[in-house]
Amino acid sequence: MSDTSARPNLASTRLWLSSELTAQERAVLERALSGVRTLEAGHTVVREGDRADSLHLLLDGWACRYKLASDGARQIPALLTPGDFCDLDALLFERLDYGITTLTSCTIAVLPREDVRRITAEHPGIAAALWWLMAVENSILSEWTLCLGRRSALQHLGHLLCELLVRLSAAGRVQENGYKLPLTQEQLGDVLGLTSVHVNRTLQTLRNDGLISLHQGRLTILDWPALKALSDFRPGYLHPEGMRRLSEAA
Amino acid sequence: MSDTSARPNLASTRLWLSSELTAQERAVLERALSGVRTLEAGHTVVREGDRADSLHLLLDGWACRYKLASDGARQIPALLTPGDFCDLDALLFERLDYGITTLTSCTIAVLPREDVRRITAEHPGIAAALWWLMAVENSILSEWTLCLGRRSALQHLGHLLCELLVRLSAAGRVQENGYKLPLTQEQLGDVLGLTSVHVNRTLQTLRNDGLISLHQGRLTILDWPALKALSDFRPGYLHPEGMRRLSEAA
DNA sequence: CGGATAGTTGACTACCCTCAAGGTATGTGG
DNA sequence: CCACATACCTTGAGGGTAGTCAACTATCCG
Repeated sequence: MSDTSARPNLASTRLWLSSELTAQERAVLERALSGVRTLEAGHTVVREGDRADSLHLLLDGWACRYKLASDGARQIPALLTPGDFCDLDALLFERLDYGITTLTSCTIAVLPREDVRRITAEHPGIAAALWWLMAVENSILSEWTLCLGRRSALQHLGHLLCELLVRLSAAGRVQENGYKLPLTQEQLGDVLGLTSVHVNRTLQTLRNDGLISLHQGRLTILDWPALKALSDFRPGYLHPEGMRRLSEAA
Repeated sequence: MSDTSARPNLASTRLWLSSELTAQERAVLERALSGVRTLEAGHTVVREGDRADSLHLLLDGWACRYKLASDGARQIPALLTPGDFCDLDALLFERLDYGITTLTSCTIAVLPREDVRRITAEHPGIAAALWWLMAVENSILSEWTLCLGRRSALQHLGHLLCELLVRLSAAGRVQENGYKLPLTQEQLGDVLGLTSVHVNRTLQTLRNDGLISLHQGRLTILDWPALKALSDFRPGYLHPEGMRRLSEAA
């Protein structure tokens, strides 16, 4: 890992967030960055139970929140892609009940918690944007409970691949109906609540049915309508409509 | 269902929320109530996809958020107990991607969305309280993904019963290590991602092992340490510490 | 070439689902 | 008061999805 004091322009990375803020608000947020860290894959950013004294904003790479059961089993309640805040609730809670780890090499901006609190108090538009992001996380988590509780492994995996296409496309990371998917099958299993063995077999079913291809970390959706239908994927829960109206109201 | 224009004192019901607000802030919220509805069990308050023009605050009874898969399977991503907001994200989204239904007869306060927006803009303490509630929901959902993905039916059911004890105790609804649990086994299954048949068998295991008793809708935890251990229940994710410090900072 | 990590495959197991029937409690109407 | 309906709970038999364990392969990299 390396720490730098460089302060990249947030607008240069495509954040979910940035399109919802005025240039002025973006500038305020940029000034709050206390630094940017570059971390290699597999690095633990925050451990469960750590004191929460800063927010982390993922600028590039993949990361995840994870939770551990006492027998060591791992569940990933959130996949983090470029533009996502890793730990919004650090604004409110003293301690986090989940860990954060990188899945690829990542660049992560660090924002001291007290600075962000001051900024949200002074800039209602920014507060609204952060609140909106938290509500979207909530909505995604609800959909994931439906996938975990009531859908088959095949549907669940397909649903995840659909969701990632939509989310990464908002981050400008989709070309030709495909994207880089740098997760191991074990990590996919930790998202889906499956073992890596079963993820492997389920991926093969999707491949054999001509719905996707996955070679060398690049996933392509070959039959979007069929995959959507199979997975019962309805993207409304991602709230792609944005929040422009909301931040005006605030 | 019946609508009344009565405006009960929020302090008279024990809300998670109320202890975190000043008397003044509570009064502001009470003035925002546009009415209180009394609904019988099994009444749908909000349907998936409905326009969100007001917030609902559950004053008494049990309700839930639910989501439907296209094959009709139902998943309950949130159980709502007295003092819970039913649909906090209605503040932000135009439409809800879940439904709300009552599980028992309920009294529900209705707060017009625009009024709440104005109030949160003028009263940062109230905004902070609502934001905090949403973060707790988020935390509960994350824990539920761990239960759904990585724990056995027995652990999951035990975990839910533990969680309800803690939450209901905060709402003043626990006596002698027990509480009224008015859910059918099918509804429990919709929370746990199980069929009612398997919920039945799992309940019997907990009973036979002397961990709980459940007669006529009253659940008693007979061996709290053992149930906690079995279920890997660690209550930190409910953030019982409250938010007093936070609302002062805001 | 050796070692590590990830992906693949096979045989077997088990947890939970499905389908079906029977039991119990409550309420309603004749 | 009894017959009946309804909703919920309980139990049994059988099956399927996903887990476990283990071996093998592929790829990358030093």
